[in-house]
Amino acid sequence: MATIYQVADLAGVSLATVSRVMNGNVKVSDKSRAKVQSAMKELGYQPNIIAQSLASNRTNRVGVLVSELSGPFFSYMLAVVESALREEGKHAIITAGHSDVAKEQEGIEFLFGCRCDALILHIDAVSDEYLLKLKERKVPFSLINHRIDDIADCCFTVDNEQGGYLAAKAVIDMGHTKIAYISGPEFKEDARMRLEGHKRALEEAGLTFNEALHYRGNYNEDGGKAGFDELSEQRFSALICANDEMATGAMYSARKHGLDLPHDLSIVGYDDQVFARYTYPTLTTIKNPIAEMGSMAAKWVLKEVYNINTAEIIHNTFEPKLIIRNSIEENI
Amino acid sequence: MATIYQVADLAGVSLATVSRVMNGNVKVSDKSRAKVQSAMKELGYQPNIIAQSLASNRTNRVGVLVSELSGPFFSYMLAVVESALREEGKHAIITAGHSDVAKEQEGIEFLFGCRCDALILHIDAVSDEYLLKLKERKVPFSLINHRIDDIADCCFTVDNEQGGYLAAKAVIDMGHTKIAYISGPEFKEDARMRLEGHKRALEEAGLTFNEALHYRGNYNEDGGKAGFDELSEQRFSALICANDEMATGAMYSARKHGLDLPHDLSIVGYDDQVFARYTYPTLTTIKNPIAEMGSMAAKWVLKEVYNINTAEIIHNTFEPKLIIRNSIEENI
DNA sequence: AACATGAATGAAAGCGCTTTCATTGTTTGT
DNA sequence: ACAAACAATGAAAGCGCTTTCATTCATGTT
Repeated sequence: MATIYQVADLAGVSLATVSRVMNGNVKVSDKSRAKVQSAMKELGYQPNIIAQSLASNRTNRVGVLVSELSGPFFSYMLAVVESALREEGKHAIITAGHSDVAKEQEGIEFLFGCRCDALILHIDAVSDEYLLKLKERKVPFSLINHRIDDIADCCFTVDNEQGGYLAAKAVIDMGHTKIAYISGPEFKEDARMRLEGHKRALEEAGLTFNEALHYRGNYNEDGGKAGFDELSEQRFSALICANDEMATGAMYSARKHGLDLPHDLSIVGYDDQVFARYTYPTLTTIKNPIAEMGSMAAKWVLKEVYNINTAEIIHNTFEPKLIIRNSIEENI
Repeated sequence: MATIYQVADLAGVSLATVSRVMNGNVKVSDKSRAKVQSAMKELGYQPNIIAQSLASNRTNRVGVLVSELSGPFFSYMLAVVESALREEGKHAIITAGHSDVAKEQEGIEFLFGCRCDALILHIDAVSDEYLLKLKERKVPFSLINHRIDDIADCCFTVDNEQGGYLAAKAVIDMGHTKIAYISGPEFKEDARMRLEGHKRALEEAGLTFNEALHYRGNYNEDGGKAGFDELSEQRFSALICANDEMATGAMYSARKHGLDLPHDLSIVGYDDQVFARYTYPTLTTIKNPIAEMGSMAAKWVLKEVYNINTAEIIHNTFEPKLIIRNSIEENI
C-alpha cells in the first residue's frame, strides 16, 4: 500500500503539497497538482483514512442508533441514511438500542467510543435529561422521532397526533360512530400521540371517547388479538389500531369470532408495513414518512458537521399520510 | 479527553506500561497495574481507537455488504452480525450492493477504503474471478449464500436445492401431481438451486417436470401475478413459488381468477418472510436459517481474523426448513 | 561473593497523515 | 530599479497510540 511519502517522492514534491492536493483546499500550482495526481494514479495510491482521522481529528464516521436493526421499519430508514452519508464519503456505524434504557445508553457510548463525528439517534427509552447532557459532550447529534423543545432544531419528528387523527377520520368519514381503539404502550411517545389524535377526531365529529372501547396494547400481534377478544363484548363497527401488527392480530381474532371482514368491521392500522398490502382484506393504514426523516437527519448532519450543503431546506416536522385499502367500508 | 500521557503521568509510569495494561498481553506488576487502573478511572480515560488503529494496523472494523439494507430479510441478518461483532468490540460498517455488479464492486471498494480488518459479503452479481482476486488483497472475507469451491471454508451457504425439494415434497405428500412452478431470476444462484430441488422431488415421486407448468419470475410480487396469469391456461392443483413475494402475487391473481384458496389451489412460498404469517390463507413456506448463517460468518471472522474462539464449531452449510401453514391442502 | 537469569519497565521510533510557520520565488506599484 | 505584497512550497511538529530494544533490578546458582 503506497503512502503519501512515496507519492511525494515520485511527484518530486513535499508531502505537504500532496496533502494539499488531496484536500483541495489551499492553492497548489497546476503543475504540481498534475504531477501529484499522475503519481497517485501510477501508485494506485489510496489515502489511509485512519491516519487522516488521527491527524485531522475527523473520523468521517456517523453513528446511527435505531431501536432494532431487523424489521422493515428501521431498516428502510437505515438504507436511506446510509446511502445519503456514503454519497459524501461518510461511514455509517450502525447499532441497535432495543428500546431499553441501559442498552440505548450502552449503544450511544459505543458510538462515542467509535469517535463518531456525529450521531443520528432513534431512541425510545432514554430520558431527555440524559440527551441534554449528551449535548455537552461536543459530539453533535440529531434525534429522530423524538422532540425536545430546547434542541428542537436537531429533532426530526412525524406528527403522530395528526396520524391518529387521520386514522379515526377515515372511518368517521365513512359513517362510523362506534369506534374502538387499541393503543400502543403508554411509555412510547408515538403511542400517546396517536391516541391524542384519535380523541381529537372523535371530538371534532361530536363523538365522545369511550374508555370501554379502548384497550391498551403492546404493539405486537398478540396484543391485537387480546385487544379484540376483550373489546368484543362491546358493540362497534370500526376498530383503529395503533400499529399494523396489532391490526393483523385483531383481524385474526375478529375472524375467529365469526366476523366477515371488512363488512362486519372496518379496521385501520398504522405504519404501512410491507405486509399491510398482503393481509386479507388489505389493510388501510397510516404511513409515516420515515425515509424522508432519515434523509433529512442525514442532511442535517452533513450540513451541520461537515458543512456540506444540499439545496434542500431542512425542516423538522413531517406529515403522515392515509393509505386507503380494503379493510374499511362504509357504515350502513 | 484524557490521553495516555496523562494517565502515565498520574500513575507515575511510562506510557509503554499504560499501553501494556490496556492490552493485557505482556507482564505488568500488580502494583503498576493497580496504579494505572486507578489513574484511568480517575481521568475517565478512554483510549483513542483511531490512534490505536494507526499504531497497531488493526481497525477493529468489519465491513458488511448485503444486497439491500431495507427489507426484513437482510436486516435480520445484519442484526445478528452486528450484535455478534459488537460483543467483541468490533464495529460493523454496513453497506448495500443492490444486486448490481458495479454497485457491489463499489461497495466492496468502499469497505476496503474503510480499512476494514475483514469483510462479510452477501453478493449477488459479482463474478467468482473477481472474488478470487480479492483474496489476494490480503483482507480476509467470508461469503454468505454463495459458494466458491476453491475457498469453501469461508463460504456459508444454505442448501437451496434441499429447500426447493422440501417445498415440492410438501405438496407431493398431500397427493398433488399437477404442480406448477414459478422460479426466480436465473442469474441468481439460489433461484437455480431451488428449481433443481424442485425437479428432484418430482423425479423422486415419479412425476415429470413439465416446462409448460414453469414460469420464470423475477422474485417480485408482480412476477407472481404475471406467472399465475400465464400458467392459468394449464391445469394444476398446486403451485410452488421460488419466494414469498411471488407467492402473494400469485395468490392475488388466483383469487382474481375466481379460485378459492387454498381449496382450489395449494400454494407454497420460500423465505418465510414476516408477512407470510399475515397473508390469507397464511403461507406455507421454506425458512432459510439466515440468522444462523450471519452468526456463523461473524464467528468465522472473529476466529480467523481476531483469534477469538467461540466454543461453537464452524460449519458451512445450513439446512432449510418447511413451515406449514394454511395455504396448502390435501389433494382429493 | 560473583555471576547468570529473567521479569518489569522506560526511551524512543514509528504508524501515515494534517497543518503551522518559515522560506522561496514571482508580481505589482512607484 | 527597488521595496512591498503575495502565491507556492517545504520542513517539521504533532495527532495518540503500539512495539521494539535496551536497561534496571531482584532473584537464584555455584
